[in-house]
Amino acid sequence: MEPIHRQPLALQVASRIRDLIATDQFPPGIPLKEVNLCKQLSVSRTPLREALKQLIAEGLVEQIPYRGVVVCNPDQASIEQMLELLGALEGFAGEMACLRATPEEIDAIRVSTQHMHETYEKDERLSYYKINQSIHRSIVEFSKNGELIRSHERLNSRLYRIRFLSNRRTDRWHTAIEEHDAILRNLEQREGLKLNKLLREHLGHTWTKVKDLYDS
Amino acid sequence: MEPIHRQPLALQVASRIRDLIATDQFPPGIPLKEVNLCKQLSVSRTPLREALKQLIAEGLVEQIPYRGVVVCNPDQASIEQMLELLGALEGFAGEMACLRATPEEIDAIRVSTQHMHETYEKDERLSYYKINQSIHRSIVEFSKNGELIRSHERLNSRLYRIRFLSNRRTDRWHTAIEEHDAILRNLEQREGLKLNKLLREHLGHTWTKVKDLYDS
DNA sequence: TGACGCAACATTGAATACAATATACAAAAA
DNA sequence: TTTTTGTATATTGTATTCAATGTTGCGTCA
Repeated sequence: MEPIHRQPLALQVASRIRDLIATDQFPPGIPLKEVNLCKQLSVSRTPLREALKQLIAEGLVEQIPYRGVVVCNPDQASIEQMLELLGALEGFAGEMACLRATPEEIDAIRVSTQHMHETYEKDERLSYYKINQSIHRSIVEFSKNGELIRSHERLNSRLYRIRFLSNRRTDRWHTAIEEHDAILRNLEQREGLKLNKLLREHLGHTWTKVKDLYDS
Repeated sequence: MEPIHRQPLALQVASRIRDLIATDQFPPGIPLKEVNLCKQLSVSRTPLREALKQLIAEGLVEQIPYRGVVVCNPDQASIEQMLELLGALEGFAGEMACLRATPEEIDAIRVSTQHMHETYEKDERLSYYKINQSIHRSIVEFSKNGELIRSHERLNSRLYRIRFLSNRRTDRWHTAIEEHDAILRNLEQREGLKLNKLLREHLGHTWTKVKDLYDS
């Protein structure tokens, strides 16, 4: 029988703060004062501090001794590096997915890609964004490598906010749409190396979009 | 000017426990009881628990609510996945290193490789192991991607113990030595794609060595 | 007027106390 | 004898308290 999964307070607090950062309710740069957060979340300092320790380890916030933790404000160089790494991870995952994905799993990507086309035509940016994310996540999962999946998940969550903001403002989706068609094709034909290259380039384009956002 | 880096107690505790796990003084499976560790390390429970939270995030230990944390005992499948990911990271790092490493940095690798040959001939396994590790770490650093460097560092530290054990028992180094020569050559000639492939294979061989250890 | 020093306050770091939960063992009932 | 259940004990989860450190602002002195 399925065991009950308990969530210690610290874990719950951590994921709550993660969400708050991802949705820009805790924007970069602002300090996370312990006592304030305690009151807002109705927990005591101990579990809160343990949650913050986790977020520090994840790289979402940084800590200066005796001066508290602040939400990280990655500069352009850091974001470029993160996207470069994300591209490497997704590219490799794609390569492995070509070896290990089942036909059913590839079918699911086909369906999602079709949905993405529809949201594109209806100009539904939020849906588009979510489907896009889910496709990428699925491809990584098809690599069947749990470590890879977790690493990707962590890094991706750190980029969630910035990618969301850039997606909202950029006005050229069509390249991304075309790339997704190519991604699907190469996955279907199990062209691992090509898919690897394609995904890395895809993330490279994300970087140019983010850069636009910063420069404007 | 270089700021002073302070070390909160929790960080010191974390790195101490990391070492204890890496050197097999805390072997996999044993539970880390909080009060015991407190006495042994002469700290109170709060910083210790914060340290443990970090190690949990790193994947070195795992926690079961109300039942404490135990040192992770990764099974063969997990180790294979970790090594596969490590290969992907190092391979990609090598590819980037071909683009970004300075001639001086490549010279350093050349010198280290030479040293490695010497330790091989003298049959100094510990030195060999350390030089080997430092070469891999250097290549990753030459990618000049901080995120990549940190990810690699974390994953590598989780594999430290198992690789160390397998290195001590395996009796065929020569393939590794030859591979390192090839790695050096391709780095010198900036053959990014070939170096990528080579490093991935190199880590694949590490897996076979580890597997030998498990099977025996 | 400006710089230095001191003191009060704010905030984090660490330790301890208390509560919740799990485990082990013994006693009782079937 | 076996199973169940209650209780004692150990261990973790959470809250609170105390200590250490950093910051701010005011007052004094050059």
